[in-house]
Amino acid sequence: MPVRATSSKHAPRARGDHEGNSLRKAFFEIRELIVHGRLSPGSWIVEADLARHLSMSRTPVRSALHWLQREGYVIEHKNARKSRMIVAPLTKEDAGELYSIIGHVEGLAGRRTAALPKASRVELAGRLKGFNNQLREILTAKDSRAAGIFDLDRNFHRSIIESGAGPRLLALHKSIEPQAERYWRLYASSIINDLHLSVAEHDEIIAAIVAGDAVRVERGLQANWENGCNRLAHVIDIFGERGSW
Amino acid sequence: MPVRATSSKHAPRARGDHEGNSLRKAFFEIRELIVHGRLSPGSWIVEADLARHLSMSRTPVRSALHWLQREGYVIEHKNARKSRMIVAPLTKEDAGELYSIIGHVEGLAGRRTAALPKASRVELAGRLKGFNNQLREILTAKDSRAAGIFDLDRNFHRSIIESGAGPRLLALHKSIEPQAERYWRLYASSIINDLHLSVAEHDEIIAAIVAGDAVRVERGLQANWENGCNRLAHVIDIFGERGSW
DNA sequence: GTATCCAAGATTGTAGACAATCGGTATAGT
DNA sequence: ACTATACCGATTGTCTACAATCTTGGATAC
Repeated sequence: MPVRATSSKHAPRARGDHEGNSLRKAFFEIRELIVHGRLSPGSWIVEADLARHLSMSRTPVRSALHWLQREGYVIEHKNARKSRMIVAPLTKEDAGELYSIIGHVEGLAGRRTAALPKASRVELAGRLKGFNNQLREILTAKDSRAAGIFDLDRNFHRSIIESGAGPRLLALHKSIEPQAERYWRLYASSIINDLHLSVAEHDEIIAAIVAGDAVRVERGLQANWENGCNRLAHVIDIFGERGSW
Repeated sequence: MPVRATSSKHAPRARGDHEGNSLRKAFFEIRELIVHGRLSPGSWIVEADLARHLSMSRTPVRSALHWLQREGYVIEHKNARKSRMIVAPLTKEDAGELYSIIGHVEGLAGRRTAALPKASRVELAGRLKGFNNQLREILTAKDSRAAGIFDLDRNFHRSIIESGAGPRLLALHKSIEPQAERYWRLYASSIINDLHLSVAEHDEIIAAIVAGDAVRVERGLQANWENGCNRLAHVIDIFGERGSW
């Protein structure tokens, strides 16, 4: 048996097929699956299945799962020495902590945004108003294209963070925010009904940014998340937690 | 050449040798190397070398490096499709952002600590006083057992966080705090000279905890980090940044 | 002497192989 | 029938192999 066959068993890839980074792909795709609820909370993850689904080997999938674990999307069910991974369950308590953290992270970034030169702040406020008005439209039209809501709200917040945060804070935000989104998506009803409250809170945040009032921006962002958390908690009380039993 | 020798090439391990988790070991050991400056900022990381050093294969080392990258200990020097990892450099700007983040994270946890029942707060304050008094001793004795200082300060802060933070916030703190420690260690002189300031700030924090005044605890923690950051910035101005060129 | 190209070495990214372990099921003993 | 044990499939943890790519050094041409 030839030790080294030139035409190898190692899946020779077409020339342009080398998609730089399987790991990154695995990370984002799996995260997407979790955030959108296709992998349900509490359910049980098998590396090989995911690898097949993504048509790659277990190696990058495995690394991606470790990332997801460190960021809290996936938790370790320890059994003696081996660890099994399960999709992190959705609990009221976890939501509370998560929203509190993201509120403070955004608050910190928002404070810096408020310190930007006036021109930048006004320009930013313009974009924010755009997002918020679209939300308002959906609201008044009673048109529940819920899909767009998530994107609009995310863009609203992300615009603020990107304006003010440095690379570290931005990375932190990017790693936390999708987890909040996960709660929204899976308890979507909480958003739709109380959307007008959030829209009003956004108006206040925009005003604070235009005014360049750091404390007010921070408070506004924190309040937006805190209130969102309360609204969410109410829904969780009704529909129950998912994935923890 | 036998394709499958029973006594395998796969490094048969002695019975008790199965050290649960190479990955975890790699992560913490490499982090230790970075935090303690044995891998200098800006220097260039070779997976195989580390694997040899830790006597394991590249696979767990590689995963560990990815964790470290996501947490900011290591950064990616992108070249087309391949990425080379380098130890994250120490810059004044990064320090500013880092300290600001950790100040807010601790502030958030401290706020919850202030809401604990009085008995717990008093018990905690007792422990904190213990740490702080030891710091004071080192200070008055002019005995520069610098080694102990890091541990004492870390224990001081960690005790507060562990009392108040939930699992998520705690994990976040644990991932950020060593990076602040890294700056201390590598610019150690900044700590020694201004230690008395930090000790005084700690006293204020303890008092606020005993009083159960959430806002004051938060402010005290944030101030401690912010002042520490200023002290550090001064040292960086003198000695220069490391690893960025 | 300098610039350019090519070959060899070094390094990373992914795959697949193997061993250890877990969980459950079938089987034997009482 | 009930418990204890031995096997078996499933799954994870780690290793080595190999391909793609990058870097470096030198040989060659000008």
